Amino acid sequence: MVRPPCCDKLNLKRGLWTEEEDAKMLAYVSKHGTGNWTAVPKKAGLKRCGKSCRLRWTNYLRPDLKHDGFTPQEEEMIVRLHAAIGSRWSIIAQQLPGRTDNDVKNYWNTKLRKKLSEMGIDPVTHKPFSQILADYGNIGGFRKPGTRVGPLNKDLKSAIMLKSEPYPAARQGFPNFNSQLMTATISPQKEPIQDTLFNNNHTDNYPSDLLAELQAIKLVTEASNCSNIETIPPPAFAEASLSSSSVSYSPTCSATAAQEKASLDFSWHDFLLDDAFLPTDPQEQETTAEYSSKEFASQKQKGILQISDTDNEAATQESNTKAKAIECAVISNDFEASSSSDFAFVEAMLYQEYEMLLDFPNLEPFYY
DNA sequence: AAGCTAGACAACCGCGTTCCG
DNA sequence: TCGGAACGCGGTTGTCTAGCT
Repeated sequence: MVRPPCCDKLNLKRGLWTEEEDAKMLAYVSKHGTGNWTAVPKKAGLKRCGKSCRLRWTNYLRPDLKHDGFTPQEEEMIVRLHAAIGSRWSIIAQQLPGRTDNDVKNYWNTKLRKKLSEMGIDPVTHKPFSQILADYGNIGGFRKPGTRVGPLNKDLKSAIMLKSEPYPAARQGFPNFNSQLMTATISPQKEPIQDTLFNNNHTDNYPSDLLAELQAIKLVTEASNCSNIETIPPPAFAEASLSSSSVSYSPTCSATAAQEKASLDFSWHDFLLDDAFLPTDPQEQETTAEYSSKEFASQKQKGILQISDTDNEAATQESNTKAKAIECAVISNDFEASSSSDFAFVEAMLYQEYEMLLDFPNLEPFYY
């Protein structure tokens, strides 16, 4: 492992902090405050680098930090935000007073990720594993009969190893199973994430960059909802990737009666055995994409995508930049053809790997 | 009692961004 | 405008501890 040059040169201490060091840090910060961390260790009489001091302060010593366990509400918040924006831990932590990004990240990695896996949900995409498997098996219609299912992510694999039955935790009374978490993640959401986080009553509470993120999230999630009007997706899973171009949408769409009915009639058992997400009719998919991009452009012109907070020009600009990125993905021909060209590319990749694995049966597929 | 393992969490590392002279 | 220092972030590693064999 390569040590930072500063620590090597100055023979600075590393590793866990002692109580004495903590006391020195606290004494110094309470007297002088934070700022210029490179000067802090010297002034505080610590043989640490500034970076280490800053980390110790922000992650542990800060007086406003909570050191107790996460509440179910906090869990739910983390899951929802992770579904919406991915591993942007600092942004997620901002929504949880007294929690640091490190806290949230550690909690996710040690608890929540496992919990979701055990519930049959891929913690990366927040989709049921069965759907991912179905998607995988149906990409471009590619899969040779009788062949192995190729590379899967680690969480999916471990979940499959655990049990093929859907949501074993929920069905078998998993000891620490949290029903709220289940609701937040997999049930048909009565209150979609974009509504929960983005409505006017709440936006004041979010920093501008998060607002920008949320605006993009709103666009993407609405896109997901609207692109499946014929085959309603049971949960309104928020797409984690903002750069995803595999969605088509109309920003103004709202839940239809058909959607509501479908939600009520929804059965997880059926869903998990079903391949409901995949477009069945290529023409319909194309039409939807075309309509959506036009509709999007129209809405954009009307200024619907602008952030209402006129006091914050920077936020507006940033938001527009991000919204534009989404717009590009939606409007470009590449997007409209995503189902064919992207799949063709993926198909080619998968086939290459398939052939390679045939030639080298002992070779581990990537994704590990 | 000793060794092993997994879980929890603290700390580190590298890299991108921001700030400032 | 540029370059270096400082800062912030996300991923990864290290360490400690409890439970099990």
